[in-house]
Amino acid sequence: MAAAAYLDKLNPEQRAAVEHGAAPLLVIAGAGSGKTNTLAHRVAHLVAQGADPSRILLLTFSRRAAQEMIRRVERIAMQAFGPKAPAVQLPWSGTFHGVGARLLREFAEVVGLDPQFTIHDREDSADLMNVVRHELGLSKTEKRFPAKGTCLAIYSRVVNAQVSLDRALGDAFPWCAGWSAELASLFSAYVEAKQRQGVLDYDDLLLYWAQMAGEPAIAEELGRRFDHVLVDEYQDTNRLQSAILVALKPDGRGVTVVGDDAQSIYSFRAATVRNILDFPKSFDPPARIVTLDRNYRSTQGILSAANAVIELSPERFTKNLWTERSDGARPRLVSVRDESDQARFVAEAVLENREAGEALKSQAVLFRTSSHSAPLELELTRRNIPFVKFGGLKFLDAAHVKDLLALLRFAQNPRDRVSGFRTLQLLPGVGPAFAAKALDAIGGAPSPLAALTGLTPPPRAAADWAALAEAASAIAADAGWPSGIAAARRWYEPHLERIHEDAEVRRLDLAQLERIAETYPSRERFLTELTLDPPNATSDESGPPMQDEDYLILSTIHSAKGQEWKSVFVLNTVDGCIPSDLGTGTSSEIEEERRLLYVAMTRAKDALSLIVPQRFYVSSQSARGDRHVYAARTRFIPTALLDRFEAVSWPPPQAESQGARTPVAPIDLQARIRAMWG
DNA sequence: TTTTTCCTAATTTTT
DNA sequence: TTAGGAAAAA
Repeated sequence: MAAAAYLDKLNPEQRAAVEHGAAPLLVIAGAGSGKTNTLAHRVAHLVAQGADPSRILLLTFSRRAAQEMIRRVERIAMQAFGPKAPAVQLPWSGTFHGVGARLLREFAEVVGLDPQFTIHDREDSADLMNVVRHELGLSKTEKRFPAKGTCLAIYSRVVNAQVSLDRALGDAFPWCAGWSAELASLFSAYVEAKQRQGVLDYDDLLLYWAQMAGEPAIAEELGRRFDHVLVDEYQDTNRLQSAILVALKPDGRGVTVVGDDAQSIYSFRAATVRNILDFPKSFDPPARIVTLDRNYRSTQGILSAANAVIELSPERFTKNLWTERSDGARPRLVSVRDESDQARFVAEAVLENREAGEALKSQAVLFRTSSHSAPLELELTRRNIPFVKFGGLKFLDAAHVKDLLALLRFAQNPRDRVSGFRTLQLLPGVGPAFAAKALDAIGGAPSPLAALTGLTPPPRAAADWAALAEAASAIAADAGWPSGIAAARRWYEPHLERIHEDAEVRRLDLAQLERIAETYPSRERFLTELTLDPPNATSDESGPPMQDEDYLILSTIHSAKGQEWKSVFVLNTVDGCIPSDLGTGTSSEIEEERRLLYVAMTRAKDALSLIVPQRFYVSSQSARGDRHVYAARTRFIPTALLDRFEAVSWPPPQAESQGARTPVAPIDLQARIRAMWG
């Protein structure tokens, strides 16, 4: 049929995946095998065949991936329907968490939730966990009770992996196993606190959704609402997410999942590779499997090195990738002296590439841990090379941004104690004790914000108190959306100057936040989506690069998932970083680290450099300390694999001899300077 | 009693 | 860069 010309560029396997009917389908898509493209074609193809785009549920791993998918679907649809056809809208595309939040707001009344519920990010949840922990007296136990973050991680694992507390402790937190009983009561109190305050955390968005979908009456309606459900990155979903999928479509009709078990790197989020492996046989007849193993991204040199790395994994399921791009050099294994040489090497190599016509944007530097890029960031800033960093410290983690958002959230939901607590303590003279008392007092009032005005604050806070109550009420009244954030900013301004030395820089962040806020239709949407999809650019010294400017990409390997660049540099390819010291307990953790390196390597199209610093400074020491350790090349590239790489030393030896100083007798400059005054 | 200040220790990966 | 505890100050 000539009408399907837009499918001509696909290879037979891709085409099979695209044209597959409504029976359940599993696409095993190796790195760079055109996975996104295939999924986008499938969506466009479904629409071309008459599917209603508003009845397609497209679940992606990140919002960024969702946008990319929408863009591609539009482009393909344009090819298929001609430029005059109306653009295809996919209103139900997003992350599991984002879609969950939307459905829960819609069904809030039915399932007994306050539709104004606020969503706590990880930090907020940890704070609330901490409050409960204190209340139960667990902060003063004889032996040290797990810290708030650990408690939350344990709780999260129980929920997401759908296992008992003891099982979760045994699997992932053996050192906390002795606290089982206390943790159980802590979690029960934590759940009560959330419900009292009208607050949901990340896990609740999935948990309530799953529970809701388990109710036959609602399940029926939810299932009927979507003709097709497509899930991307299925290897990184957890048990709770697969339970949701099954609840939506018990017979698997219209379900497509896509993933690659060799790229599963989120088990710390309770993702399990079993989801993708067990998918086919959870239906009768079993789901069809289509495997995409032709790689369109990388050169053969890069690919055979990456294949060799993953091949050493004792547990593998997918086939080796192959490519027709036979050209291209082997990836480089670059030895440098230490981390600062590593930074210099990357900066110079990046500039060299740019001289050769490769835009900064098509180059990326990847690393295991956010902090690994610190020396490089310094070097780039020094050389005025613009960059954007993904992963790690978020814009929203900055204290001043959190302050402003706390007020907005408090205004939206005065029962949200974490936000209220933070907001009230911004006033000089108000500390934890009075803040708690005030929140208790207004909590029971029919109109909590009005009750705020009636309270008698501590004398020092009297003047500021009225202003706060007024600002909160004004924001709650919500006279047209962006006005709320402006009011919040006006209120916060004097506090910003008082609290922070560097108020000027922070003010810019807040202005930026306001600009971001203006792009959302309402306060509630702004707060929800900001929590679920935080902007990752911080406006640090280098300034936020403009959209059309060129900048280098810095990213954690986790955040690099699904992306590709012409040149890729991987920092700290040494034992202790990849695999991380912290994650080398069990063999399954090691295997995940191996996959992580594999993911990093397969991001590269034309050139790949793995950098191996020989020497590492020990991080916890005084600024001028010289304690260091000698690092070994990562265990994932044993000697037997070295022939897949080109070994390089930097700086090159001959350059060093040219630049070497002629030896001179030491000169005592300090004595000379002293002599100037003597 | 409550708040503020100062010191020290510790920092994976993300929705 | 901040989280948390202890001591000082209000």
